[in-house]
Amino acid sequence: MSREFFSRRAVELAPDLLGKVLVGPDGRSGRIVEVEAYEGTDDPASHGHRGPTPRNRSMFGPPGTLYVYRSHGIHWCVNVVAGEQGTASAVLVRALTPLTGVEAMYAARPAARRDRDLCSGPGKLCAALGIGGDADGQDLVDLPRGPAVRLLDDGTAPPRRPAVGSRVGIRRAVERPWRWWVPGVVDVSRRR
DNA sequence: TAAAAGATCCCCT
DNA sequence: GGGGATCTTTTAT
Repeated sequence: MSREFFSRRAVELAPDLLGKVLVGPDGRSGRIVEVEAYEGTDDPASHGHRGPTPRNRSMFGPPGTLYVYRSHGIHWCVNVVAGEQGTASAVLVRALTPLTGVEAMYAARPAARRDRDLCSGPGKLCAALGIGGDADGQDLVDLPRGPAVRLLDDGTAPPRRPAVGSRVGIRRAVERPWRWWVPGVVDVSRRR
């Protein structure tokens, strides 16, 4: 993936990430089927809207950087940084359909009973792929040596008309329709 | 130094 | 459909 691919607003990058393949450091992978955009300092729901802190500094890095944060003290969530450096815009990856390493995913997620439970949430998919805090700040364009998170384009096009709705689990700027997903794949019945 | 909230998940009824 | 687990980060005092 080129730097240019990530160098645009999060609301433009986000729907284009649908269909891409996210690969964890141990090779387990899944296809992205749900994303949310966070527009940095202009977005009161974004971690970056008040400016840089030790936790969110990766959001302010160059496009194509990973921003991995801990949620509720227990889960990891992964974002792909968009925009220009310093804008703190990013796309949260919310759900995948498992592709490879499914057996290892079950080992990493004992609570999952079916394949669709493995990666059907931002915390779940990080556990399933083995993405944690050590991936925070990693570049997806110039990959580091050794184990790394990767983002692949296997030729699958994003849906022509993805489903659109409001973001999940936020208190502010709830009305912005900045969540996109592949219709019919993700269970959105329990989401506002 | 303290307090509260949080881009969640899972189990229970 | 509801609530508890669990703890880091941030912000206020």
